[in-house]
Amino acid sequence: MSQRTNDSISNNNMLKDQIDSPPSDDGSCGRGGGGVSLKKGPWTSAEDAVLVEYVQKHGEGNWNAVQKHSGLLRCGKSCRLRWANHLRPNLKKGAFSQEEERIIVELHSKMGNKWARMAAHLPGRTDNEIKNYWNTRIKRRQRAGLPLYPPDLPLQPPLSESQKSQNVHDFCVDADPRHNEILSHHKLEIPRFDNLNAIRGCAFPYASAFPVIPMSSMLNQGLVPSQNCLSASKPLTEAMKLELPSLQYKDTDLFNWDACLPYEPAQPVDTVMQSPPPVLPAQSDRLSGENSGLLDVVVQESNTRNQPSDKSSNSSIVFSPNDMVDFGETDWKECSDPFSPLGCSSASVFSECTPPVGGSPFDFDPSIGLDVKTETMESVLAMDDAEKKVCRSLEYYRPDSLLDGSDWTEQGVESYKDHSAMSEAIEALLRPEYKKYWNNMPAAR
DNA sequence: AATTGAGGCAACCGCAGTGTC
DNA sequence: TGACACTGCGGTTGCCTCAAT
Repeated sequence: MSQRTNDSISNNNMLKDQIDSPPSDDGSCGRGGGGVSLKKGPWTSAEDAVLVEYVQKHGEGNWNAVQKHSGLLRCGKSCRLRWANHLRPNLKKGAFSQEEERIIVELHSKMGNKWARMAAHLPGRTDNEIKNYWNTRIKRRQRAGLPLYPPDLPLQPPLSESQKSQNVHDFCVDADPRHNEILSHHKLEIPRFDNLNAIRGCAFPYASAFPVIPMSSMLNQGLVPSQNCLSASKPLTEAMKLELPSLQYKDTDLFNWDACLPYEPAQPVDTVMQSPPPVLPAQSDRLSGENSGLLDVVVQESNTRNQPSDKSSNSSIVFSPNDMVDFGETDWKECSDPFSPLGCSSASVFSECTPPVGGSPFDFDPSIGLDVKTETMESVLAMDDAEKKVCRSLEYYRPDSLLDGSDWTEQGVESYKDHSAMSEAIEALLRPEYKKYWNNMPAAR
C-alpha cells in the first residue's frame, strides 16, 4: 500500500485546504480567538514546522494556546492530534512488525477497542495507527471469512481487584471483545442475560442489572428478520445467543496463528460463509482441560456436574466441512476458533446479517451438504422463500442453535454441543463467587 | 486508457472525563 | 456546586493510491 508522504499531502493541501470550515460544536475548534477562521484538512509542512517549533518552545499541552501564540490557524484539538500522531519524536513509522501485530491481537483480545491503552503498550505507535490497523484487519479477515483471533490466543484471566475497576467493563460488557466488534460493526444492541433471569426463574438477581433490550429493537436493526425465526421453544436463546461468556484460550505460540493466516483465501469467499467448523477431538480436549480461563473453569465444572449430556434436540444442522465452498480445509482446521462454541469467531458468525443474495452460501443448497431443519415449521411455512433462507441462516448461526445440542458437525462437538452443559456454564458464571464481575459494571462509554 | 473498488491513512467529529474558577 | 474550558478517546469520514477489470 502506498504511503503518502507528508510532501504529497502538503501538495494536495495547496488545493484542498479548507478555510472557513464550520466551527465544531464543542467550541474547541472552528473559530479561534478574535473570530479568526481556523483551518481544517490535511496539514502542510509549514504548519508542521510551526507546531513543532511551538512545542519545542512551550512543551506539550495547552493546545488551545498554540493558535494564539504561534499564529497557527488550527484548533487545539487538531494541533494535539497532529503532534501526537505525526510530529512527536520517537514515533515509529511504517508497517507493524510481526511482534507488534501479535501484541495488538493479544491486547485487543483483552481490551477490546481501547486503542489508547493499546498504544501505551506499543512504544512509538499511536492509537490512531492501531485503530486503523485493526479496522483494516477486521475487514480483511471478515472478507476472508476468518476468525479475528488466533485459536490459541490467551485471553485475560479473571481480573484482580486492583484491575477490576479499570477493566471490569471490558470483562463484563466486553466479555469477549470479539462480540463487541461485530455488534458495533452492525450497530447492534444485544440483550445481555436479561432473559436468563427468566430462564432461571429469577434465581439470579445479578441478571437484573443488565439492560433489557426488547427483541423488537433487534428486529428493527435487521439482526433477526422475523420474529418467526425465533424459537419460542427456546427461551434461553435471546440471552445466550449473542453474548456468550468470554472464551479462554490456551496460551500457546501466537505465531501459529500467523502461520495459518491466509488473509486472502484461495478463492473469494463471501464473509457469510461462516459455518461452524468441525472441532477436532484434540481441540475439545483443550476446551475441557488445559485452558485456564474463567469460562473454561466453569464449563469444565459444569461438564463434570452434567454427565452424561443431554443429547436431545429438535433441530439439527448436518454440516459437512468438506462441502464448503472452497475455503481451504487447512484454514478450517487450523484457523477456526476451536474454543468457541461457534467454532469460529462470533465476529465472523455475525459478520453478515444481511439477507443472502444469489450465490451466497446462505442459500444452503442441499447439494452443498447442508441439511437444515427448523423447529418451528409452522412459522417457516408462513414465510416466503427468501425469508426462510434468512431465518435458516440465522438459526444456523445463532449461538443458541449451537448451544441447543444441534449436531451441526458430523464429528460432533463434544464439549459445547451440549446445551445443558453450556447452560450450566452460564449459570455458574452467575453464581455469587462471580458476582463481582457482573456488579459494579460501569456505564459504557 | 478509463473505470471501479479496495486498502490504507489522516483528520475530523462528538462525547466524556477532568480540572479550574 | 455548577459552569466552563481543556483534554483525551473512539468512531467515522474523506481522500489518495493502486490493482483489477
